[in-house]
Amino acid sequence: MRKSILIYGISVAVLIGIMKWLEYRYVVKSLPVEAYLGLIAVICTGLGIWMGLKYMQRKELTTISPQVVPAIPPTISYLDLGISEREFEVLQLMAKGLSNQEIADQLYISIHTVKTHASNLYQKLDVKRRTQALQKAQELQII
Amino acid sequence: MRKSILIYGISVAVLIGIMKWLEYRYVVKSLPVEAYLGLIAVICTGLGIWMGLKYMQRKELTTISPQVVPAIPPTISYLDLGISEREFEVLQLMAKGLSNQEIADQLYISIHTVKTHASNLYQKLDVKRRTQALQKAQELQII
DNA sequence: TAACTACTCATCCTAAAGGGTGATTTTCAG
DNA sequence: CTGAAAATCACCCTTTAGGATGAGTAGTTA
Repeated sequence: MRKSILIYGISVAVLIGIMKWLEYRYVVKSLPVEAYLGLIAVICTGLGIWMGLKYMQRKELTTISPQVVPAIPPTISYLDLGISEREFEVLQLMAKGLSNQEIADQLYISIHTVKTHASNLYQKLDVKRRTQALQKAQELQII
Repeated sequence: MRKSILIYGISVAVLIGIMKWLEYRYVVKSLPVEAYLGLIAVICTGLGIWMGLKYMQRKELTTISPQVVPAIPPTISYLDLGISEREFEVLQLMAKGLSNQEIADQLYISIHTVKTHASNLYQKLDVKRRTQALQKAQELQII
């Protein structure tokens, strides 16, 4: 969170710098002020979209809560294997046949993170490949 | 999607209106230009956040739930899909999590042949990846 | 506050998978 | 016997997956 504030502050600072520079340009070249306002608008809109997705979107995730487990079958949970929630999400998307990039897009994280989750997943499932992980997960009835 | 574009267009229009109004205020009252730019920045940032949350929400998964599947299992054969015997063998070994090389060793053929079978398999299953093929094969209950 | 866990992102490198094309041999039905 | 389908193998190229490693952030708990 501290970093978020820092980044936002820096962004604003940069923005002010740009504004000052634009003001100078305005005085010198007398371009229409709408151009600068429009530029600011575009930049801030993009920044807002980025911030919104980055720091607010996570709260609205419909996370698959571990409490909602099947009632009757007392099969083991993914938690019993030390698999975290996020890793389990990745596993579920893997089972749908998605590539790492597609999983990344789906979860709004980078492909690097997906790979990290996948690697941890393979270790915890004691497998070496994606298809093995899926086979084992089905065998363990955790998906 | 059309609605998104429409709303975005309206937003931009409103924004331009605000800008014009601000320009007028600027001329009349001669307040520092930074104030208006800052206001634009704030407004656009908020708009961006709203847009980001509203229209770039996490994509909903097109879950192929087993409940939707007909109650009476269709139980089609792999032959109905034009999948040959050898291709089906490869598919079964894929489902076990074997790599192409391991499948080749298992069937006493070269890895090139396995890849060929795999490619034909993907075409006949109308998929693009190994994991997709496995998902679809399970969905069709042919493995 | 310190420790711990989960999550995130990154780079470098290797291995595996996949697309496209072409070719030869086997098998089998017409 | 002949043509079609199946099976086999190969090469080139691009994309994807995976391993190893390092690092930063957020939240929780001792």
